[in-house]
Amino acid sequence: MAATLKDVARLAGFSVTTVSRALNGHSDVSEETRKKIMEAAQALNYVPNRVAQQLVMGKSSAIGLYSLDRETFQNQFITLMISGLMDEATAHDLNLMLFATQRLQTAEEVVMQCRQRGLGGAVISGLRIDEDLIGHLPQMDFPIVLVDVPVHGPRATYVSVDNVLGARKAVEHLVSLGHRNIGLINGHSGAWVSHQRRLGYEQGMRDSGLAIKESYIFEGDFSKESGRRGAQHLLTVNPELTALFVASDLMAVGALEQLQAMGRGVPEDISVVGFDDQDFALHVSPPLTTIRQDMYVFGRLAARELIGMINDPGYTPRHVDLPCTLVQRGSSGPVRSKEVLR
Amino acid sequence: MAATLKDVARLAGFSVTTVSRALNGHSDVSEETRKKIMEAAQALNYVPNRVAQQLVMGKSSAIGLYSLDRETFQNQFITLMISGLMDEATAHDLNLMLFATQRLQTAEEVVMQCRQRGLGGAVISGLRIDEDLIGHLPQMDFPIVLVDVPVHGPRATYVSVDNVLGARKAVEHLVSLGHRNIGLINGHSGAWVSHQRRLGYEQGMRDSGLAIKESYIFEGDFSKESGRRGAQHLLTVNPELTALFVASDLMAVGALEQLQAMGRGVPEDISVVGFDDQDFALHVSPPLTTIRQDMYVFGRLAARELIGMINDPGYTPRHVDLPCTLVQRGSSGPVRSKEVLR
DNA sequence: CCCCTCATCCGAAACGTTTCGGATTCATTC
DNA sequence: GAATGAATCCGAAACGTTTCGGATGAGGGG
Repeated sequence: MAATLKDVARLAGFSVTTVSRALNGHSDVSEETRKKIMEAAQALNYVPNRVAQQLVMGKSSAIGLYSLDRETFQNQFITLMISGLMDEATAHDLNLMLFATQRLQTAEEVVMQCRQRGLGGAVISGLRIDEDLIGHLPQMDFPIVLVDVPVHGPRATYVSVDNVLGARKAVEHLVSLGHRNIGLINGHSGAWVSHQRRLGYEQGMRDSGLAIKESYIFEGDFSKESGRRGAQHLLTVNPELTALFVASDLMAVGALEQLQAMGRGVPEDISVVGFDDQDFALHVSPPLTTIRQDMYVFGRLAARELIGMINDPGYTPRHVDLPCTLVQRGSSGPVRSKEVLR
Repeated sequence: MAATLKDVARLAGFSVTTVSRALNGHSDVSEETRKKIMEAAQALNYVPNRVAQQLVMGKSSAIGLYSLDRETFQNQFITLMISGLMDEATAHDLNLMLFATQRLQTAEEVVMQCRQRGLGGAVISGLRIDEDLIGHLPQMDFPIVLVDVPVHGPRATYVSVDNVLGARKAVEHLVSLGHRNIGLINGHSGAWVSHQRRLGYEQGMRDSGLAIKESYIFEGDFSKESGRRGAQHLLTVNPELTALFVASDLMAVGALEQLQAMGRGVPEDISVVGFDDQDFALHVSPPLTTIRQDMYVFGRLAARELIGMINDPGYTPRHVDLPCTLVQRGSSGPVRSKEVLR
């Protein structure tokens, strides 16, 4: 069906070799024949078969993304990241191939699956820090970029926002509004970001001269329901709380609903700050003050590091913590005056 | 790096041909040598190179998905569909390759891009009905499945939910709650689903013996802001309205906010029904009554039809309208008694 | 007139598979 | 004992590219 190099060669009256060299811009072909060959290729609607190219050149023509079956609540997270990955990959003439992180495979299996398909490298998202796959990845000599899980190696790196800074910003924001008694609803400990966000919370509290009480901290699991439980628990045990930093928007929405069900007004009685800036953060009432991470540039950066490793065997991948910003909306406000005066 | 057939052949002491046939389960190889060959393959950690396989067999090893840059508000829509596509593709030993529907290309370009990469077919989502690409697609002799745009051909079909039915269900639900004056905030006319949903709205009204007034219908563009404008406009012009059917959840949230800003209680003063059941529908207040489409099975069905065409040249693709269901939540309620009595 | 250089072209091998057609062996059948 | 047939195996071609190493011919310098 599709025209091949041989067809172009026949039509143009040259050898396959010359046609290939002409089309690839090599120097040892005269301008005149190059023109003829170009025309023939045009006429036949020729496009090189990437499969054949890949086989002979050994150069990969795509990168892989492992994602999309756990943490399904992070829909928007993934979508935007994919957009970033795709834009960056396309700019380097690479395609994007998707895989489900189903039952977690071993590092060897992942790498083999990629190699088999001619992929140059892969981005892996949605891993828990306790999966032993992670330890084996760096020494696989295959370009890998992890999402939100720290890893270091000559052919491996990771991308993440500066979660510590983000959490600190959240606390500082609340402190600047006069809050002193600030609780934390965290994600589960299987996620690396949970540790970071807790660290940031603690730093923020300490830097503001506030004590860190263990009873102010609740460990949820990123689900809306756990946010609800967290709010219920924290406010029952510590009625003096006037603000909550919640380590994900979804949990924050749960907390919001629970607080309102408990008759606590947000933000009059209690302020809430989330994390992520998922789209629904804007749609709940009150709209959620949150720490925004730009998943699009996140994706682009992941792809950039990956492609760096693929194209240059000597490339040493860097890790940069992406900035994240506070988006102030309706769920946070000044502490009630009586509280301040007290 | 990776072991090849030749390596296995050398280790096992047989020819490349025999090794290939042994590994592929052909009959003309004795059980004894098959076992030896298996062992050798195991020892070398051999996996067939799919690129080479693809080149020689001409069989595709992946399908394409065009999506993801327009209508970015449909995040969850796409994520779930991708999950469905991927599960179905994986079950048929196919991979999924992603493409951005950037500047809209011609049908020829799309097909060439796929052929060049050895894809067996493609799913295309996010097209407007007025793109002329659509008319050319059916005669391309390349398996294509469109999303939410009707198309028919020996190698082309489309998937969609039964939007007419969905809209009718929404109206019937509102009627069953006693509503008589029901407005419609529709999506833009570039989307096929908008026409269908309007059709369903009209059917539902007529079947309930209600008149269809042009002034009850507002054409938005699926954005939250347009939902807001729609609510503002419709209620200013028609103060007697007690219910709105809104053709997307995002617009419905806009409408919700606008209604509340106008001092109209939802659902006490006015009921709202959305469409899609995106995740945030559950998080807004009141939680949105909406028409749910199951995007996961949507994706699976799309893949199934596509793969049917790919694997069997004689396969005639079918179109089935997927069912959609009403999910009743807090944004719809019985019409106020004074209204009923009046 | 010969040798060298340069510009232009091409044959053939290679990438890692699958498969067609044939070759070999050995038992079976007439 | 030769022909038939089944059971095993293998060589070589093919898929569509790229590229190495050479081939050809023209022009220039000695």
